[in-house]
Amino acid sequence: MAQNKQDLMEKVVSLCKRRGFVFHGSEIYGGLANTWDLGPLGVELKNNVLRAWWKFFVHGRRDIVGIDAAILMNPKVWKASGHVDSFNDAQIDCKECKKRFRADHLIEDALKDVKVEGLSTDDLKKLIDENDIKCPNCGAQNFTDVRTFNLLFQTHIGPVANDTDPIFLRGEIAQGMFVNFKNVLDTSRKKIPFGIASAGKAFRNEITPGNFIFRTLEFDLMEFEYFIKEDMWKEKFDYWLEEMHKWLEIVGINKENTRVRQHTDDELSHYSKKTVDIEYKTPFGWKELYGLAYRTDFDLRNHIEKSGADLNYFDQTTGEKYIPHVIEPTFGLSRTLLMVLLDAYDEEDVKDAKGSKETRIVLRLKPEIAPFRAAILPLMKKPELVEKADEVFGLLKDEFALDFDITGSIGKRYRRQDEIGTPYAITIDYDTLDDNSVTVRDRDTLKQDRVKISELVPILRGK
RNA sequence: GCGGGCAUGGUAUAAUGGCUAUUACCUCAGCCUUCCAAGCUGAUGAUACGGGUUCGAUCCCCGUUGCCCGCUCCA
Repeated sequence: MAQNKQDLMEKVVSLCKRRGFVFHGSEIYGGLANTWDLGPLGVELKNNVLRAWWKFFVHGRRDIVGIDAAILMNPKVWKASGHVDSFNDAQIDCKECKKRFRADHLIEDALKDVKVEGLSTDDLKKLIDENDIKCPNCGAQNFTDVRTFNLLFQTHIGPVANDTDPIFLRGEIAQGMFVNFKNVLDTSRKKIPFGIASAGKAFRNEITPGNFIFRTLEFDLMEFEYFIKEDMWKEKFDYWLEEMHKWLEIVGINKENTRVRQHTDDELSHYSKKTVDIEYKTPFGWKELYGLAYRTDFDLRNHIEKSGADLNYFDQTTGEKYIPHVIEPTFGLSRTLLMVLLDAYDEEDVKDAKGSKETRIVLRLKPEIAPFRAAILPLMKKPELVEKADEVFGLLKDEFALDFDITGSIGKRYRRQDEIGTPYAITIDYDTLDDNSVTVRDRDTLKQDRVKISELVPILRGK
């Protein structure tokens, strides 16, 4: 328990690399900034979190269905959604004090009634120069040119990057759900209120990524769009905030390390009328983990306008026809992995064989989330025990992800499993050969129970 | 992207303008061992990358890349 918050991050990062949760991307070529690869344990953790999320928000409900939309979309989608414009910040640096500003903010702060919307970078620079706007930080008037930074990654269809229109890697997965609204409505027989869920990669050309896998250029999101009638929005907003907190419990994030923070008007996204973040107390400060946004009918309305498609909803019972409004809970999946690991990391003082104190590292992951549900351990590396262990592996493998470890002393192998969060260890010894009983060792209580092989499945399934 | 700091096996560390670059842990193999990081023997594995100065560079210089801290942005 005793752990210094400052090293917690270091310890978790180190553990991730050491045990195969996360590797640095393209490592043998010197890496590529802010890309990370999930290792054998990381991918299990991620898949488990995703599965639990899907189970809770999709399978566990009658009003939400899932889709999996393409990452590449018609560029018109991103124009309609506002991302091409709003994800495009004009930036300027003070050459003297090296401070960076958003050019539009700089101008608006200095010149109260000047409208900067829609101006080109050259126009912005001209405005700053002509009005002799000074650096708010150091007072100098010595700026770089205005440069824009579009958060959307661009690529081209076809092998040659020529003058064809660029297409974008999706900056959020929401648009796939909006453009399929009608398809889903027509095929799933859902009635408002209902939701469409999706999970997958999104891409943002962030200026400053960092803090390990916390902020990266490509990242996994899980989110859903919940379609409602406008007058339901307050009630549904509160409802989903509550459900999001239930999810925290399911995935194993301690609520005491989280808080809810409402966005101020300034920081609201271009599409949102109200947004709250669920923030997590990381070693590097309170950081946004999940978001809940009331997107109004912004997206559907724009898609109706720009595409010409009829995305209205017709209520048969009342005869009303309207554009649905949307509540959108967003869950950073990559972030969740980090928070789950930070929350699960624990160190325990134990006495070793010689009686001296040492530290046991334990990841207290929930069994549903842990990379392995159990480890199969022959007590010693003897052919007859390994063979028997293999038999046990065969009996359990269809239902559970299992580790199989025959290297080192039994104590050492227990510790290895502790470190990667495996909730149960199943030890095969010579008695197993006679009576088919094994030792089941619990990660948290350290209790050892003697049980029959045939009783293992319900035990591993948990309470 | 800008400013500052840093870069030695998987992790943590030591040293040096010049023989085969320390040490510990980890990992692996063999022996031993029937339940919480035991022991013995052995093995793999590093000066981020590129260029320069030099007879000779891991060490000095330049560039690149990466990491950390701040700015801006965001799930």
